Amino acid sequence: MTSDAAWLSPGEADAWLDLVAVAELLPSALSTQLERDSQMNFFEYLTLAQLAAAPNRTLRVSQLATETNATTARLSRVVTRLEGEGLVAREPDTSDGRGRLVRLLDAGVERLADAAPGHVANVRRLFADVLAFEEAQVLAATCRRLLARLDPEREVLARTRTGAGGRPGLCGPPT
Amino acid sequence: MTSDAAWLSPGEADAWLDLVAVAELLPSALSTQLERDSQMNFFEYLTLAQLAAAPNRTLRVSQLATETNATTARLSRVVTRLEGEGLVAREPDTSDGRGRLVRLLDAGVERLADAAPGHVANVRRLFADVLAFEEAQVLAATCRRLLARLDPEREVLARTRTGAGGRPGLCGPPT
DNA sequence: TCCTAAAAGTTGTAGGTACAACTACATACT
DNA sequence: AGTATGTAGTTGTACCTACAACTTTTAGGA
Repeated sequence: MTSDAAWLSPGEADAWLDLVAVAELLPSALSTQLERDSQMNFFEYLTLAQLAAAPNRTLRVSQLATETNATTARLSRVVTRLEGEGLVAREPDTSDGRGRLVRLLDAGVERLADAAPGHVANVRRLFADVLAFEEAQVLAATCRRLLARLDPEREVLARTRTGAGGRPGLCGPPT
Repeated sequence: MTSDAAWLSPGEADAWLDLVAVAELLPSALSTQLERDSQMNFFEYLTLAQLAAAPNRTLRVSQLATETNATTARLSRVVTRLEGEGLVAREPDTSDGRGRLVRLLDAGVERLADAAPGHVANVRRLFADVLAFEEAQVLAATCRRLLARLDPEREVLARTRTGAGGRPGLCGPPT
C-alpha cells in the first residue's frame, strides 16, 4: 500500500522484524507451558478445543485442519497420537466415503478441561493482560488482513460455524 | 489490562486466535518460498542477514541467538549447517575463551544477495503491501509490548546496535 | 457403463528443533 | 592459589513437521 520499490524502508523493516519475532516466540511459549503442565503441545490443545466447539464434538479431518491452520498431513499424525491416548476416535463419514470424522471422546474433554486453566492463564499473561481491549481488537483486524494473504482459502472455508460453541477451552470450560 | 477473570471474553478469544493463526502461518510461508527459490529456510536467511548487518560481519553465537529469537542450541546447529556450505566460519573469541565468533564469508554474502530479491518480494506481498505504513507501525508497537512478556531479556540484551548496517537483505543488498 | 480427473487421507522418509546433559572457560570468594 | 558457581556453546536423543507419493472414493464426461 505504501510503495512498490524493491526494498523495504527502515520503518517497514523494523515493523516486520517485530512481527517475525512474535511469530517465532509465541508458539513455543504456548507449547512450553502445556508440555510442562499438561503433557501436550499447543497444537494438540487447539485440536481438542476446536473439536469441543464443534457440533456433536465431531469434525471432518479437512475441516479440523483449516480450523487449526494446518495441513491434513499434519493433522492426520496428530489425530493418530490423540487416538493412541484415547482422547479422540476416528469414524467413517457415511456421506462421503473419502472423508473421515474425528470425534472428541469424554477422556478428551476431561483432558482439555484439566489443561485449560493453566493455558488460559498463560494466554492472559502473554496477551490479554498486556493489551487493552481496543488494542487487541486493532491487532486482530490487522491479523485478519494478513491472513487474507497468508491463506486465501481461509476466508472461504473456515469461520462458517465459528464461535458456535462459545470456544470451550478459552472462554469457558468444555461442556 | 482489561480484567483478570479466569476465562477470556469472546472478543479476546477471537483476537487471540487471529494472532495465533498469523504466528502459525507466517514462518512456514517464508520458509516455503526460500526453500523453493534459494535452498534455505527463513531462519537461515535471518541468520545470514543479521551477520551481514553486524560490524565486521561477525557476531558472537549468543548475540546472534538473541537477534534471531533463538536458543544457542538451535543456533549452534544452524551455524554448523551454514559452515558446511562454506557460508560462515567459526572463530575463537580472544576476549573470552568460552565464546565463539561467527563470521559471514563472501560466499555467504553472495548467497544472501541472491536470495534477497525473492524474499523481499514475498515480504512485500505478505506484509508491506497489505498494510498502510501507519497500520504497520501500530502493529509493531503492539508486537513490542507482547515481546516484553515473551522474552523479557530481549529488552536488555538486544537492540544495542540494531539497524547499524541498514538491514542488508531487507532494506538493501548486502554490501 | 467406463474412463479420467480431482479430492480426502495416510504414510515413508528426511530434516529441523527442543530439552537436558556435558565440556570448557571465566568470575568471585576464601 | 584453590574451590565453587555461573556462563558459553555443543551434542545425544526424542519428537514433530514437511514434502511427496500413494490408496481410496467421488464426480464428470464420452
